[in-house]
Amino acid sequence: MAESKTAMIDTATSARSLTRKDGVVVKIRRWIITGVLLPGQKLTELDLAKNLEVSRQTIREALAQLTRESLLVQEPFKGIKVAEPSAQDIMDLALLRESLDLLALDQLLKDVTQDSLSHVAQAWTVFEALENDADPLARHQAHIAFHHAIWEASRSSTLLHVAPVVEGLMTIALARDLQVRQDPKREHSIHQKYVHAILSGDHARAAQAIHEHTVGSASELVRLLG
Amino acid sequence: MAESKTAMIDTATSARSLTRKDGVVVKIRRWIITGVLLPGQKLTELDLAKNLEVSRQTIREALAQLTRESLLVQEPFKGIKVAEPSAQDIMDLALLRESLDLLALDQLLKDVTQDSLSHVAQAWTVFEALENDADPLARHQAHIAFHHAIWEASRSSTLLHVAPVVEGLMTIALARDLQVRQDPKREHSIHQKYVHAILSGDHARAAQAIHEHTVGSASELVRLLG
DNA sequence: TTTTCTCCGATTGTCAGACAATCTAAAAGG
DNA sequence: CCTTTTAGATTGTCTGACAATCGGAGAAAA
Repeated sequence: MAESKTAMIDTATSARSLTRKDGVVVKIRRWIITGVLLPGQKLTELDLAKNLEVSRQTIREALAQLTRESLLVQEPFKGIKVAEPSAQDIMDLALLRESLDLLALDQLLKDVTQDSLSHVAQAWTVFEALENDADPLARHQAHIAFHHAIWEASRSSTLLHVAPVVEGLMTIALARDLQVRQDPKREHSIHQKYVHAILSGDHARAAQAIHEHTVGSASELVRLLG
Repeated sequence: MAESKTAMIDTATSARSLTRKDGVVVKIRRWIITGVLLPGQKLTELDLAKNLEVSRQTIREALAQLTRESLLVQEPFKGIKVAEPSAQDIMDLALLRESLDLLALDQLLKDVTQDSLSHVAQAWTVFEALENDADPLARHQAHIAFHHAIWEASRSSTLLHVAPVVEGLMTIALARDLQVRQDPKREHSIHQKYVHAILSGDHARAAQAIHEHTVGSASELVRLLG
């Protein structure tokens, strides 16, 4: 049934992941992003273990990780289901992201001597390249990666500690957005304004762009869903 | 050797925890706070399983959770060790907390119609009661619980998602502080200013108190350690 | 009929022992 | 002294099992 265990790890994910658990995490996350798994849906360990051809133990570790990332919700002995954020939650997330992006911005503009800005510029070109990709999964990952790059460039270690949770919340919030797709040109313009403001060192304009990008987009999304 | 498995759960922790894994998490966290486990120390699953009298699987799940909380650091196949934050990390954490506390403050003062403020007031009385407790563990937990209560009162769901990570970072940063204990009166005064500013609804004064409490205390701590 | 209670199946939490994959450090060789 | 090999230790994963708990289907009572 299972030819070689090591071989399976390699083929488990497009990007090679070190451990099997990570492969499972990537797959389930992908299912949530692409709408194969919908918010509120219940997951049972045995089913997943059978489908993904991995032991229950490994499934449990993967589910635990996804729960930390707020993609899943768990109640002891009751089970695990895909998170279903409310409109309130989405607006909350926007405010949190605004705070954190502003923090990153402060750090970024603090030492322009570093090559942090070129890091951002490079991330932007990668994002532009994938932004209109046919695969919605690729687009989503590019989006997340772009914002992650900005946090990275800010050289704030704690932001990176918090990143998995925030990115998980973004993922689950935007999963619906992939169906109810909003204007891609507007998306592009917003991000472009953001990057240009950062690169030009204009703090006020960057702050404005951040607000538009987080709170603005979130209320737009809520409007579409409500 | 193990009389009754259910009985062991009850006695595993002072506060009853639903699952065994949670009991282990509490114990290890306690060891880190009290300095039984020092930053950088390596942990092996088999040792812990033997000492805590639970299976390796349970230990692994507990360690995974503590790793998410940034109390531990893991490298695949290499092992797990207690995190050792640098001075830079501690200052970073202070800035992050300042951002998040300001966010909570905004939310708190937005709707004073709610009984959020009484929630804060109550948390404050609890904190004051435990603040001078003989047990350093109790003091630390009271400190964390106090700040958690403020975030709770802000009714921001996302803050609560992020809380475990931030509180983990606080715990590991303050673990040393329990040894290099700084002025408890100063601690009290800072927190008191904070609470009074919140309850009086004075945004500017609260923001000032937050800054003192996070950035101020952090640089003080760094000075003591460096 | 509606309500409450009891029981059973399904699922999660935990255990034990085993093997494969990988890292670490000591021994062997140049 | 430095590289290479090898053996031991530790982590990652599997299989199979049992205990603890939840949820719902009937049975009993009102």
